[in-house]
Amino acid sequence: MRWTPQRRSVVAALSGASGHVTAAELVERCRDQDPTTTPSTVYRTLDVLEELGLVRHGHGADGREEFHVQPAVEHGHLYCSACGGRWEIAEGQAQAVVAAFASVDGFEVDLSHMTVVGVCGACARAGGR
Amino acid sequence: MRWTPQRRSVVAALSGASGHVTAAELVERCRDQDPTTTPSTVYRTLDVLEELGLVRHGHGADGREEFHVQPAVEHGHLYCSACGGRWEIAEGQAQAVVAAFASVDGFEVDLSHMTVVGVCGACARAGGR
DNA sequence: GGCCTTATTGCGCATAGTTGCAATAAGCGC
DNA sequence: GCGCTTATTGCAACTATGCGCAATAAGGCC
Ligand SMILES: [Mn+2]
Ligand SMILES: [Mn+2]
Ligand SMILES: [Zn+2]
Ligand SMILES: [Zn+2]
Repeated sequence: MRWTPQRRSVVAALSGASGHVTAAELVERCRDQDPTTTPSTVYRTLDVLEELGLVRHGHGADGREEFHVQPAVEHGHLYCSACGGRWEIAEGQAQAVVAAFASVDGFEVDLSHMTVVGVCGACARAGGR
Repeated sequence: MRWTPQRRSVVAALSGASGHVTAAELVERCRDQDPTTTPSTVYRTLDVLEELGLVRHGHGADGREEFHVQPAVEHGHLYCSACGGRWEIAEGQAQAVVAAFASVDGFEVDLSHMTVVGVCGACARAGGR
């Protein structure tokens, strides 16, 4: 495994990003530093970083991959299709969900890769429907 | 709303497809019938069909959209990242999950849009790890 | 410091999906 | 059946992402 300048660049861009970033955004961030950045290299670097466990990815409400540096607690994401809001899935719910799937056939849910879309409480009450 | 030959084509391709199909697959199926099929038209048609409630889409383990003709029971999908297996989420788990989210802030989960990835019981037991 | 192996890069090309816009044609009224 | 309005289509250009392959350069060895 080689520590190349382009990998350094991606790691820097990642740590400089709070929360979640899509690969395309990362390409941009890297380009801000080094305009010669190549997309394929960034995509491939993200793959290795994930194999190394340094980052994890989930999917936005639209299915697009979103990366985030490995956080303290593994967590999934919740998206409101009405207001566009997004939240991390709380420990409590996460446990309930994991348990629900584990109970049936021993299915082990990959929490950090879990994306749940729906309508948040606020929108549900407001929008009626 | 106009009933055009290209929309008829997409609907035909959809009904001829059992289970789930990705938009790209649908484009292929349409082309088998009518080689002049244009991708953008298929994609746009899928959008209107979904607005009409004739189809719904979820996302595969990789985030790609997958369509299926509106089934009797709304359901999400479960994917095993180890063996590639896929299942519909059973009523029981679905209820547990919906309840888990509803309980906290009244979040209303869109079940048919729910994708859960992880390791199935069989793979978990087999692969250890 | 130079050499050598081979992991990585950059590139060109490919696929999936989106969007603006001008040309086309449903379907309604007569 | 004939126009007319305007929903749809086809196309071209574009974004996001992936892949094969030859050229390049990390980093271990002496
Ligand atoms: Mn979706
Ligand atoms: Mn994924
Ligand atoms: Zn909301
Ligand atoms: Zn499995």
